[in-house]
Amino acid sequence: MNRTGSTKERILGAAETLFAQRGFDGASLRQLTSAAGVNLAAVNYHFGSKEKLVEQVFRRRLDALNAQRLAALAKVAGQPDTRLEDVLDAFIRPALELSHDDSGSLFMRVLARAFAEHDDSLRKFLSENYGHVMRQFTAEFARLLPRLSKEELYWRIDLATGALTHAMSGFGIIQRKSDVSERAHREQTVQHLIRFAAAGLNAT
Amino acid sequence: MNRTGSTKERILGAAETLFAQRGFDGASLRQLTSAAGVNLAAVNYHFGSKEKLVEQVFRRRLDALNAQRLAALAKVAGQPDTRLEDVLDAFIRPALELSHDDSGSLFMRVLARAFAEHDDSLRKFLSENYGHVMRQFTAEFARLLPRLSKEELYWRIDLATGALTHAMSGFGIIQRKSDVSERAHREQTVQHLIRFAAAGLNAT
DNA sequence: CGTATGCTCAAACGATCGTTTGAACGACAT
DNA sequence: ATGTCGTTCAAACGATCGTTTGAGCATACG
Repeated sequence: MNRTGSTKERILGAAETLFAQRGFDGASLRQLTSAAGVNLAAVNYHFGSKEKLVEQVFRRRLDALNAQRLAALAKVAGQPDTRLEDVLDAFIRPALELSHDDSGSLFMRVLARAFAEHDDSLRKFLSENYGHVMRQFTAEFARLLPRLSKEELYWRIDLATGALTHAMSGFGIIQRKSDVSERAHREQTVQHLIRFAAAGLNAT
Repeated sequence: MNRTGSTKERILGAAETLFAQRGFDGASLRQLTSAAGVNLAAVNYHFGSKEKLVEQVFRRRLDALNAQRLAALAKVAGQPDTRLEDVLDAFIRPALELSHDDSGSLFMRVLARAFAEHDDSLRKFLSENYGHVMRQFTAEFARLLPRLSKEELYWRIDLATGALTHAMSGFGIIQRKSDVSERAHREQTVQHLIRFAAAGLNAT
């Protein structure tokens, strides 16, 4: 039972953990408020409904994540000497760094769940609020891969996204070995992802 | 309301559709039995519980899918002139062909959901019953990619699996154009997947 | 004919869900 | 002191969930 921070923050923290562990439907407000150490009614008082709480859980992390992604992209976009790997780095690294602290790592699983759940209202929310990020990255990929048709490019970005989502959400079987530091392992993960995705995007 | 086939078959068919659309928890037995045109109690009578129904939904499709995968793999495994693309074809094509009819296509989404839900009992069931398939494919990949370390190989297979799962479950944005036949579109999809995954696995 | 057997049915069970209610509380301004 | 405002609280609401029950029905076998 967490007792630090405001009621809203405690709810958001507990929600992130429980949504990652049991899904949006699977985590009940009673489990959630109990873990946060707040009253059951606090969720509806502060957020209006469970669905709006879900949105806030996303917004809190995605605002930061996508701001970092766009900042990293801005440093390389349009530059004459930019490599494909640089753009992928701008896309991947912020997500991996978000996964650094424990709750951030859980959030990537929440995100993957959101994709899997196929919930239309949630997908609409994501598309409306963060679709422009994907569009900017797509434009830069198009610049660096001019020989690919539009359709071919969309296909490959889609497949690369699938690989990255899969890996970042911790579905993968790869675990950090005890003799590798957390920081070093994250760097290895980034390098594996970039190498794989760059090769796939670049395929003949 | 489906009225063809036995009660068990109607339940399995409706379950596959509804599980794909709303998830395992999201689809209630009342929706399910109503769609199947059977009585509510029929699920517990024929399957014992909702959880065992879920297992049967998986078993019905995965037995056929993995048999086809292993048969296709057997034709190329160990052969001196086998290419990486041939092994990927053996893995991908049966899944895509399963997706041909509508209910099969839905099943791939059920499968992706199962991964996302992180349900331990379900993952254990999948691992116990079908883990040997993945092991055989991994062994053949190892033969064709001898320069990769074990760790590197696992990483890349994991990433390739993520891309394939993502694409096959219909998360992708790519839709068949009206001027392309269903069969031709499936063949294009196979080719895109193979080219992308082969390049990723082969990355320097 | 009688009686098992396999199956279907409407109805109910207890549990849990998201949400709402109205009282109580503390801080602070009037 | 009195009133207001934001917040927390226990309790209850109606809905829906998976599961169980026991009667009813058909077919097959003695």
